[in-house]
Amino acid sequence: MIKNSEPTIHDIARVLSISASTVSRALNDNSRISLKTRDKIKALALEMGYRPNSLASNLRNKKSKTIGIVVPLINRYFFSSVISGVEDVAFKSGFTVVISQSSDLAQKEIEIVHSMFANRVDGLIISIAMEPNTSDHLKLLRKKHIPLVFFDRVVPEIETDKIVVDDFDGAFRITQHLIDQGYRRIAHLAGPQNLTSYIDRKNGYLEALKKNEITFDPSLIVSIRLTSEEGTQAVKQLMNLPQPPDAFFCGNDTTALSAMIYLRDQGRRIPEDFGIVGFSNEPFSKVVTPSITTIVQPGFEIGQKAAELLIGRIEEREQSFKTIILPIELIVRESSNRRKN
Amino acid sequence: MIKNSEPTIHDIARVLSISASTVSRALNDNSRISLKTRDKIKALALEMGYRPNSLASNLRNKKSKTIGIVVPLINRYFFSSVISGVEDVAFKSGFTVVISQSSDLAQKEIEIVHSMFANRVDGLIISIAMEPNTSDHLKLLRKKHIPLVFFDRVVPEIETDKIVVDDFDGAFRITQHLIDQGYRRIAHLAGPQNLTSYIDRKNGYLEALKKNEITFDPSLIVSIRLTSEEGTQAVKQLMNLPQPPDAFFCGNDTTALSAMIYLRDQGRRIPEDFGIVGFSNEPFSKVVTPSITTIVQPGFEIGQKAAELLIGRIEEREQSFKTIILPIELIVRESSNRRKN
DNA sequence: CTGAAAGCGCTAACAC
DNA sequence: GTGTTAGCGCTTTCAG
Repeated sequence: MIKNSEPTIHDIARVLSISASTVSRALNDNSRISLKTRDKIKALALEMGYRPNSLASNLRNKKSKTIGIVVPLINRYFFSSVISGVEDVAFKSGFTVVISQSSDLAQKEIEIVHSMFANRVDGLIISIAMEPNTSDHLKLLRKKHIPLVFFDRVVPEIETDKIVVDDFDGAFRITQHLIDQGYRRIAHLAGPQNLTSYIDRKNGYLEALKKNEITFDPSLIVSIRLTSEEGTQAVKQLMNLPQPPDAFFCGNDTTALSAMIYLRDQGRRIPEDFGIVGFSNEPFSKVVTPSITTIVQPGFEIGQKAAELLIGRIEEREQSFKTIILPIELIVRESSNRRKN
Repeated sequence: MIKNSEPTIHDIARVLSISASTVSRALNDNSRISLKTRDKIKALALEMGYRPNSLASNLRNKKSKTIGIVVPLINRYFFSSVISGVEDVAFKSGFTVVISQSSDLAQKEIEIVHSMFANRVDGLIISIAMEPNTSDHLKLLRKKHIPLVFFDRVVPEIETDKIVVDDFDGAFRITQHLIDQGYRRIAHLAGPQNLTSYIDRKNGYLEALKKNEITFDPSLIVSIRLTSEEGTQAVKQLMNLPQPPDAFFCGNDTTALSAMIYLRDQGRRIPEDFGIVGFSNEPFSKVVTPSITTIVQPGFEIGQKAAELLIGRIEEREQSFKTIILPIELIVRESSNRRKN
């Protein structure tokens, strides 16, 4: 038989013929214990290879020092960057990060949130799934006073902290950029219109058209799930219009890439004949040929901010709910820069 | 004052005037409880909004139903894909995934492992940091009989489960491919030689040269950290050699991209004058121009396999340690395909 | 400055 | 089929 069991504070108390409470206090640097005994206890703890059992202490303290993060897809650059940012500040603050992905499925998201709740996360950071959904599972958290931070894809009617980028402004500026480059029939591959960020992007686009007195043609907007397949499909369809567009404002970089490849393979010249712009600044958008004009969403910083906000809330430092709107940045690249400015 | 406390099994026991153990058993579908009472209890639990406290049950059961995963960098496509695969099977098996990144730093890796241990993860999946390190922290886990699975970057001297791809074979085949395309002075941007996967890649390269009776020129191998900056630097240096190479086998896709961009900007023709190949099949390698020949490392599958193995071990189903070597796949693209076959 | 005792919420051996 | 009891390992009042 292996002596498998970990030493506990009782074991070390027994060796020193003192009480477990003294050991507990010493290990937690309670000033009521003399420095001498504190040192003695710590030395022995080290020697015995003692490791505090956080399950026990968390149970007792009714907190887990754990925060959850749920994203649609872990291996999407934007989301993995956010996770990376969350991990960065969580680790420094002594929090553990548990992670899960909804795969953009409503049902899975609900299960995840319930499971994280059962596991007593101290707070949750989430970007909601694309699939339309009630938000009862999230309202439950609010009701139980578990801090909740939305990022990127938020639920407007839930009052809590939110970190978003200025989608409207991003869309406005990138559309304005296309107009400045002389494009006039600008199509928009819009994302699902149950998500506010995609609504905002569409509205920014419309606003730019309006401001420049370009009449808006509804047939130039297609709302899709923004996968590369649907992107290609949409571009094909738009190109078959009696009056095809001369530029494409794509809801993300993935569909911008689809558009670029499709048009390039058709022998179209980019940016001379067709302008293409995306959204998010995925790593590939910089290195493809032609490189793709896009809007930067600073994932790592979003993750850091979200974690800071959440931990502040958990530790009850923060006051009222805030919505942080991070400024975006337009990066002009080859795919739309036909005036070379 | 808010009635903040969650209902417990005692609360629901009190309402029904039964004992807590009966409630516990009913909720866990213990067959010793009559179906009638089971249903009654479950109905009330639902009504009261009862959620089991897994901290308590885990403490009692001396297990956490949690597995840890530590990677060098979360927002690298390969690693986030692995994480995604781990999450996929863990969630289905009712396990929670906690995540952390070492940022390739030895010290941080040690801290992470200790912290995960303190949090009583049931098992750990890890790809070790680039920075050279003792592996005492990992040996500790083995000593405590906490299941451990290595993937990609392993510690050879620790006996445990390992999932790797066949780096040697991948390097051999991709080098052979360059030779088949008529390249003869093939340089190699090697990774840090304290990691077995990079050693294997170098050896596969050497073996291919040898088999084709190409004399090996040590000045054509540079060992770097495989960042894009160091990649550019290395290519520059190699091009300044009295006899520069005519092809580059880069240790990863990032450096292959650096090489490609550097040579392209110098007006060199790829693949006509210079062949370039990478390793890992990062998403960008397919879409850049010219697209980059590379070796597929199936991240998602690696993650799934790692989690299956780990969970099997946790549940004591598995027998002896195994090392799974996943086959790699060569994808020939434009950057090396000058004979168009 | 230290100890005794109770309890966080759940489970399981043992009794009936 | 159900209840009693003890305890997982830690923290914290209350006493001294």
